[in-house]
Amino acid sequence: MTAPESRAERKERTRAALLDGALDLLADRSLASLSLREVARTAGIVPTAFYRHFASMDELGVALVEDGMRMLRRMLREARRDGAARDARASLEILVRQVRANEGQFRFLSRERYGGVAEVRRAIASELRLFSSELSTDLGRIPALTQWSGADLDMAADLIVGVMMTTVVDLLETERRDEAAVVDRAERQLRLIMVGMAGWRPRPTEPAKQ
Amino acid sequence: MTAPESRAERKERTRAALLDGALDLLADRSLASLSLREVARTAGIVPTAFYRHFASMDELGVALVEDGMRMLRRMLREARRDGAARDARASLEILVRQVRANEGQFRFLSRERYGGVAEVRRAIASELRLFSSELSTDLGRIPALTQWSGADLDMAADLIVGVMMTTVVDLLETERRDEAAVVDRAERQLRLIMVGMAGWRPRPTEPAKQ
DNA sequence: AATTTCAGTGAACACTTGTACACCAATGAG
DNA sequence: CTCATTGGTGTACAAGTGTTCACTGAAATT
Repeated sequence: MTAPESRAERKERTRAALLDGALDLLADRSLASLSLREVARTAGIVPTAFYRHFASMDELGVALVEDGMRMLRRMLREARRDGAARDARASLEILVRQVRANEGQFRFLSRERYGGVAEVRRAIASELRLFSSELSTDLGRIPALTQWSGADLDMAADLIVGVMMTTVVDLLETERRDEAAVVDRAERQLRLIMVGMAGWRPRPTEPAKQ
Repeated sequence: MTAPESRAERKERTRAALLDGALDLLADRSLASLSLREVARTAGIVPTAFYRHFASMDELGVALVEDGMRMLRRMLREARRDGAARDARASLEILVRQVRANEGQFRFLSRERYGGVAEVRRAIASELRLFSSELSTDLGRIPALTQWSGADLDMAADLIVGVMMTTVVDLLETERRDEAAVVDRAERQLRLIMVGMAGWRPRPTEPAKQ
């Protein structure tokens, strides 16, 4: 029944148990309020054994961010493969599915994005910036937007990422039953932005800056 | 020199000292990681005296939210008085001034908006919803938008509030010297939204929903 | 002038916390 | 087979935590 695990496999298992346990505890609390002993307890090991895996709780936090970001990148790759970047509804559907499948991770990421440990915050911010700039170049490839300046593309990409992020947060505090309304609102917001982009005059020559 | 304070005045003073001290400590940490004793120490009172003012740290947190929201409402009143709701640049200038004058409070609010204590989160969320709905009715009064449905108005208001919030966060982690770029981007985002609103066809009769 | 009210004190409590240290036992390399 | 490696254990300690309780002294009330 129990497969004979190698030592490395065992270690990886309890490392995963630490991360999973931490994520569970983080469902309704912040990383800063989480104690090493608590995490060790949920993983079923003694406090001092924690150090065999992480030098501190902060380090565990960074590992959690990396896991979460791996997941996000997977999602982005899927969205691109489906060429869904242009279709708001399709992109949102991918987002919703991903959020529902990884509530803990999304909750952790949106919770720690602003509050808490500096290093964790930095890691999340830089990854989101990457997202935004990738979306920006994607936008630049759309025929109607080839005239746009880089700054304008970035600006629009930021706006879109912002809508996605608030949608994630809204989804997390909305029951599955009522999620249609949230998605609907997000879709309309994205469409509004697209309408705005269609009517945007690129590089409006600074009308009499005082 | 020292005015003879009444007992109530004294009490109010140390209450303020507790709130101020807490806000200082919260400059780079989250509410959840703040201890009662620590706050009492910075306010210059003994731990047990804390209970004369708040039943718990959570209660102090809620008081901090109330203070912050008072400040935000003042700002909103000012913005309305100046009739700046329509002019993106003017609204942003008011926002920037307010953020610079109350960095601690804005930092606290944006940090605790998602992370940490449930009751604090709720208080912030409900206040922001209020903001959004007020802006929604303001938008409804604009001649060009009288045809819009309530849902569409809400959606647009949410979008605008979202831009304002991310601008606040960006400002907080940007030095005064570089804040022009942040404001510029925000202004363009708001203008993009307005262009989108101008071209929006209200209640688009569900184009062949598959 | 006598008495009540109450913000602030200080000692004590039962915990929890992070980390150091010596130790075990089984895996895996020689 | 032998022995170093290493994930996990148990004990220990100093420091910090929230909360209790009986108290003080001055301001406010009577």
